[in-house]
Formats: sequence, structure tokens, C-alpha cells
Amino acid sequence: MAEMYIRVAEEENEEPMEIPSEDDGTVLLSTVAAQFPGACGLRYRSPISQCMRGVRLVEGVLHPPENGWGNLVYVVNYPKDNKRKMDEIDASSAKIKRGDQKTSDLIVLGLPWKTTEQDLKDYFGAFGEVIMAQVKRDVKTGNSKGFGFVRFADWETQNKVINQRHMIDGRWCDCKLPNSKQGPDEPMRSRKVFVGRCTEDMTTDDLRQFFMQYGEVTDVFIPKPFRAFAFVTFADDQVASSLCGEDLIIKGVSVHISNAEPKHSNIAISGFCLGRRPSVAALCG
DNA sequence: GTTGAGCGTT
Repeated sequence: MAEMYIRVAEEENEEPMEIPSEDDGTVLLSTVAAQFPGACGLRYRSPISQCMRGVRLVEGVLHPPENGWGNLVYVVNYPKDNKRKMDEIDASSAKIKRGDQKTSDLIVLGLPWKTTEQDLKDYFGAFGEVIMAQVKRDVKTGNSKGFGFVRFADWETQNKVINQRHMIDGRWCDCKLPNSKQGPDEPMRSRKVFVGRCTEDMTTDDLRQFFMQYGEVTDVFIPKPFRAFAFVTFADDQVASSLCGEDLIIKGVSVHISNAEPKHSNIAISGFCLGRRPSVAALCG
């Protein structure tokens, strides 16, 4: 029998793709899977019974119905109830993988003066997805200070980058975990966190909206005039402490979360509170 | 207009 093609589609009413048959009139499951990754069989709607029918499958070989394949459209079967395509499966497992290890900003030391954020993105983009890049500059002159920061989407990428030297615009550069991330900071029991490296365009609403995702936000305080930091208070102290040490990206900039140092005035008050026995929570929040 | 170990406007 001459080679012919059968019509196969992902769903009954989708545009079919023509799949080649073998010389003996059968179709190999592997041929189907080559076009529909993850496929485990075929079915079709019987013109007689109007029911879906399964195509006979023996050891990887699909056998035609009694009257031949005909001009019917065959629908791909996927394992179990799992009708996702392979690329979707890959994407979802990648998403799970992404969540297992958080990345942190890396300091990039030794940058040429001329290197820009775009240069950093271009260079490090070859290693993996770059989600933040900065070149630190003198505020007055705008000149580069010769170092910057970069953050990757994936932990694997971050590790790869840390473990080698980098030739960027003609100079050898090093990527390290910044000091702010090294050494275990002892977390204190506080509902309030310090948010460092804020930019001036971050409003209290922005911060509230952003931090809501971690838990109920009870207060946002931004000192004025602008001082590049803020305080965010949560209803739950565990939420607060879980964020300490993190670098989070708000409006495209990396902010650093750490313990809110208790206000000096509050230390005095808290001593006073404890001596006087009123509710500590009421007065020393 | 300069420089070359460092640490991000607390």
C-alpha cells in the first residue's frame, strides 16, 4: 500500500494535521507523538454510532478501523485526564522549580566606567533571565562607581554566575553575594519591617499594594522628605520576619527588607510600659 | 576630564 496521510487534531473541531501512515496502512504512535508530544493514542467519532471510538493500539502501532482510515479526523489522546501539551507541562514544572530556591541580588565588582545597565542585561542575559540590573553612580556627576547589582530569575543561573569571572566590556569582573546578604541576621519578633533602597516614586499605596501579597498590611510609613526607606507593618509578625533579609522588586527596583530597629523613644516607653503593667501591645506597637 | 578596592541615598 502506498504511503498515505491521516488527519489528526488536538480537538475535534480544530484544524487537523496530516500524519503519514506506514506501508501496511498502520500509523505509528511515535509518528503521532512527533507532532503531538505526550500523545498516547487516538480516537474518532464513529459516523454510524456518533460515539467516540478508540483506535486500536498494539505495541505502539495504531490500526485503522474496519473500513480504513478514511477522511475522518482523529483526535489525540493524552495520558489520564491530562490534556496539557508537553510545553505546558514543562512550563508548570519550571514554575515549581523556580519557587524552590529564591535568588538574591548579586554585586558586580570591577565594572568599566562606561558599562551601563543595558550592557549588564545584555551580558548576563546569556546566562539566564535577568530580572534586575543596576549600575551604581555618583549622584552628582552620574559617573559609574564601577560596580552594580544584578538579579536572576533562577537559582541555577545565579550559581553559575557566581562561580566564574566575567569579562565585561574589556575588564574582568566578579559577582558575589553582597555583604547585606551574608551572615545570618538574627530575626527579631516584630510586625514591622524596614524597607531600604526605596525610590521617590514609591507611594504608600504602592507599598501597601505590593506587600499585601504576603499578608495583611496594617501600616505603611514613608518619612518625608524623601529618605529612601520606609516602614511596613503587618498584622502578623511571622509575615514580617519571613521577609527580613529578602530583596524584593518593587516598580522595577530592588528594595531590601530588614528588621525595623526599634525607635529610641519607644525603647524608653517600653521600659516604662513594662514597669507600669499596661498592655504592651497597646502602647508599644 | 581623574580612580580600581569595594557593598546598594537607613
